Amino acid sequence: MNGREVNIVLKYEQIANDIRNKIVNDTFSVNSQLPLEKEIMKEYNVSRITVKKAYDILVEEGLIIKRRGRGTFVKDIDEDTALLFAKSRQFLGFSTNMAQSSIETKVSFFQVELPDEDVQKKLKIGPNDWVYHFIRTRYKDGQPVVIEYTFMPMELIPGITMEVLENSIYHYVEEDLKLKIQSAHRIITAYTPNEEQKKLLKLKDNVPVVNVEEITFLDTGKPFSFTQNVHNSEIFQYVSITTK
Amino acid sequence: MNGREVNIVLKYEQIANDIRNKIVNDTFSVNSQLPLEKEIMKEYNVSRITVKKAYDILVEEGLIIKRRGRGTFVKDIDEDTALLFAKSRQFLGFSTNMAQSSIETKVSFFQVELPDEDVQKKLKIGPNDWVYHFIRTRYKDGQPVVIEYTFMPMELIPGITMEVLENSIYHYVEEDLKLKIQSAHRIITAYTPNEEQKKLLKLKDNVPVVNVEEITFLDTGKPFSFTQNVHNSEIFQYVSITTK
DNA sequence: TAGTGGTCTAGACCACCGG
DNA sequence: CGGTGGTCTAGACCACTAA
Repeated sequence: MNGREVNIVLKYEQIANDIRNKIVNDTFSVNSQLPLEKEIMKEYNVSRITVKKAYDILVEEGLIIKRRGRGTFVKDIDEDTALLFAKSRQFLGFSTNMAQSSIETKVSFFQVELPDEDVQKKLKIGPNDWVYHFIRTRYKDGQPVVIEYTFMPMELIPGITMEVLENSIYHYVEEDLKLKIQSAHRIITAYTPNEEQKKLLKLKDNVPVVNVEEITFLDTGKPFSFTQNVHNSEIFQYVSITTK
Repeated sequence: MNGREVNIVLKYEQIANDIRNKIVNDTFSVNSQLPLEKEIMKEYNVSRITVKKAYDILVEEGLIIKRRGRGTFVKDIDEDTALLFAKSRQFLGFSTNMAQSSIETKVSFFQVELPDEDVQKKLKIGPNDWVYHFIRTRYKDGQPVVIEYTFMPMELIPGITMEVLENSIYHYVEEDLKLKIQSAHRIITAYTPNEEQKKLLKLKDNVPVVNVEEITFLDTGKPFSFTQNVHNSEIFQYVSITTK
């Protein structure tokens, strides 16, 4: 047996999942040394490069560090923080991300229009390419959390309806249109909300908003969504890890 | 000849650099197909996995996309944006990051103290482990840009002086102490500045600040710095890429 | 069906670390 | 010096795409 991907779960994913669980469960505790690559090779009966790839995933997630000549170790952070950051690596839609709690969506604006210059530039389309333009407010447990101002090219993502908007666009794009979402570019800024935003998000006086500008790409390399996500800064944080 | 790392520049880095340059220079233009892995193998006389690793770097940087069964393509974004995001992947100190312009640093507070509970938790130290505590304001072209409130464990990073603070701590840690900085965990939030911050950053009324809380780790896995970076939101943006 | 990138193996030399 | 992870090779089978 040589070929891979026979199982849906890849070997390096399986190993990474196992070890991530053991770190979160404290089976491998903070600062402790993890099994050598050689040991994992034997335990899972895989080659060394496969072990390396599994460990590299956890390095990217900020959970572990590797030192040449020494070994691999659990990073010195508490489990809560570890989990927070590990989760942040996962690429999820905004509704999917909060699976547990009750999520509601109100669509306050929805039309098809021609794009202005900024939208043309961000979505890489021409002035005569129609776009959906819609505004949604998301509620978690009855409280407004974020306003989303979105543009999507009609040609690339046809068939958007109110029903789609009230549920998950990501689900529609991936499951119904069978397209693959590949990456997102984000620019985070902050500013004072205008009156409408203040009202929609039920903000107290002097509470700013965090603006997450997001361009989302399909696996074709084409941008399919340009969104300004305006968050209540009192209940929002953006989490990020950088590795050298 | 088989071994690697003989040259300081690794093969996959060299290939990634070449191709990145050609994308930025428009030799490989937006949406165009890049050479097949097979072709790069011949051109550079390397194995396929090495080519794959080089291309994967550019995928992480958000510059290109790969499609099984099709090939590898330049992402459909303008060169300016591409460069902005590619740069954001690079791990640099804040002074290093703005190499071109004139950077000034004013140290307004500097003492050694015992850490409170939050600092203990973030730096993973005990209540009796002394820490440096200092506050710096950074100026770019004469304008205040960011206030940094930093705690560093004395035991890990000895010998901090005013002179070090007025220059680059990163440089001191890496070049003088010969320690290696490996990763940073960041949490981005926003809020209304207090009077002192407003004054230090010369903020107009109703301009919020962006707070980047940053814990920086050595290659030993130990946190060596806990900083709150308070930015003027009118001139600051945080850039981030997520890949599935 | 031909050709792409994705995963995986077995084996090699290397740089770095500690005793 | 022995042992670690880092890089790299040559070769294999696989899933997916397009014609």
